[in-house]
Amino acid sequence: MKPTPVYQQIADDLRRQISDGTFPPGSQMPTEAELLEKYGELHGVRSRQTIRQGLGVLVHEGLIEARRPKGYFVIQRKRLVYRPQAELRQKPPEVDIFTNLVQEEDGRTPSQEIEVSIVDPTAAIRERLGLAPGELAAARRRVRKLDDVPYNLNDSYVRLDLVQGTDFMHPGDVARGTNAVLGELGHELVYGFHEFYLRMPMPDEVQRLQLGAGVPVAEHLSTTFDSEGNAVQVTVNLIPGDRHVIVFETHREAGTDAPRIPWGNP
Amino acid sequence: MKPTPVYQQIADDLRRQISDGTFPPGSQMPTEAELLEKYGELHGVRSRQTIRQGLGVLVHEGLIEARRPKGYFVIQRKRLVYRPQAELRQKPPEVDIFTNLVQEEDGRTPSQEIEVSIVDPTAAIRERLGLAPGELAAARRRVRKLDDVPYNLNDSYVRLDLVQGTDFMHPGDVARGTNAVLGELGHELVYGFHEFYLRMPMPDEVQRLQLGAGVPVAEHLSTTFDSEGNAVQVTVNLIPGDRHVIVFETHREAGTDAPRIPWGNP
DNA sequence: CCGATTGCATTGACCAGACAATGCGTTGCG
DNA sequence: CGCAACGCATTGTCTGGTCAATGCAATCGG
Repeated sequence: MKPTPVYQQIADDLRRQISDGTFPPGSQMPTEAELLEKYGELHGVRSRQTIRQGLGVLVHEGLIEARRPKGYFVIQRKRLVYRPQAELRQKPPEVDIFTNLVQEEDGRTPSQEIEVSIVDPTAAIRERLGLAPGELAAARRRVRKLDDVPYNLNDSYVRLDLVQGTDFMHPGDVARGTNAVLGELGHELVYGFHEFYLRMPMPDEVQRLQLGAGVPVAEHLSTTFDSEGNAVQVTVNLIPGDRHVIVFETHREAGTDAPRIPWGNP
Repeated sequence: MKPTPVYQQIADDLRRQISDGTFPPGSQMPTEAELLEKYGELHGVRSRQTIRQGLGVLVHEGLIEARRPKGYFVIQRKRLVYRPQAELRQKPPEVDIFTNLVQEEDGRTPSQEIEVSIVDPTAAIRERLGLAPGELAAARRRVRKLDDVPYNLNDSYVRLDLVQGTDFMHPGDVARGTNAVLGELGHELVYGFHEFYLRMPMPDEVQRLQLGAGVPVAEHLSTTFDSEGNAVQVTVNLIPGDRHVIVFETHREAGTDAPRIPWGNP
């Protein structure tokens, strides 16, 4: 039987105290010096590095954060509802997947920055759009924010010749929605295929989304098809795990209305 | 402008070399000693701890792992398809959400360990099942494995008096499926509500699922309702992010058949 | 030949410091 | 008063070690 390292014991001890309410969300943890004194008596710890290693475990688990020079604090953040099924619903056009979820929050002002460009798509995009190597795509990149903190990234790709010169390329809000624009072009979106890949963020994503340590992301690839079965649009959403709960519903028969969540988080 | 710490520069440098193919998936990284020599010349690093700190960043990102005493290796693991929509499909009963996804893999043998018990459910379960505090539930806990490595956890909860004495409580495979059992009891499942919470795993989950460092999990809460709108069953799935891609589809009209994925990972 | 032992390279854990960076509160000056 | 300068508690980075644990390979004994 191998003994668990001291720094793990410290992490486990502190984690337990967080989950049992000794350190409620938002409260301050003891400082490194205080912990050194405490665990020095309990486990004979003598180096601050060992305490830091233990705290580091919890930081990487996304449970606490260091606010220099105040100390360590227990994290809690409210999650917004991310509802991928809203995209294909025949609802008022202004209710897109983002404004839809923001509606459920009061007192917070949503905003988005839109940037349109022509790109040589990555292999993943190309595969899903059925493009040949070298064929170009129109990219519509959005950063969606709430009270100026970024909530997710949303990059849509469409075959270039399909939308060249249309409102899709307009760098700003399109009142009737870009999906309506695609509909006017004869490509009404009727089927969506969704993939979620879970992973830790890359450093540039950490910066763009202002992510804390230990926050995983979901890369949501949404491929939408027209009635003839052609892949029309691929959307890459990057969803910070600590700010969202992903929700959808399944029916045995045809669907009816959008559900609400009457429950809190687990 | 603040200078980036040396250990971050090392992590960034190694990360770039991983993503540009200098260190392909599965290959071995230079050892700590080699890196110390290299970055000693480049950045004047003199302590092994600093090298370890840099490597630690990549370990926590789930990009590399340490295999003592061989060295550090670049990670890649194949992802299975996790298809929450399969649960309510009227298909051959043996095709449940897990055997369904395993079908798509050849040469791997699935197995599951089932354990049935009577529990006082947590607040989250209670809320979703609409139980009063103190009311008990039947729990059917499964660990699903592939070639003896755990692939996910699956715990189903049903109000106890609903299934007391039925096949639901049978600790082993139920050939026709437990959902069929619930159907025979007059509670055919017609509507499912799905929530996904992304986070880093707790240490006990790390052990049960044999997770490496830097692997996030999705907690998938599936609440299923009968035709009268009663919540019948809550299932808590714990899905390791590195072993799955979560997939589902949306239709503008009523659905038809299950889709396949012709694409690789991004 | 074969199995047990030993050696060795590598990572894991920990120590005992040093100095830098940060942001908040206080102090003191005009 | 208003504001700049300073002090101070706290975390961040890095040094330069020591000893332990691990698993593989080479060696040795029968």
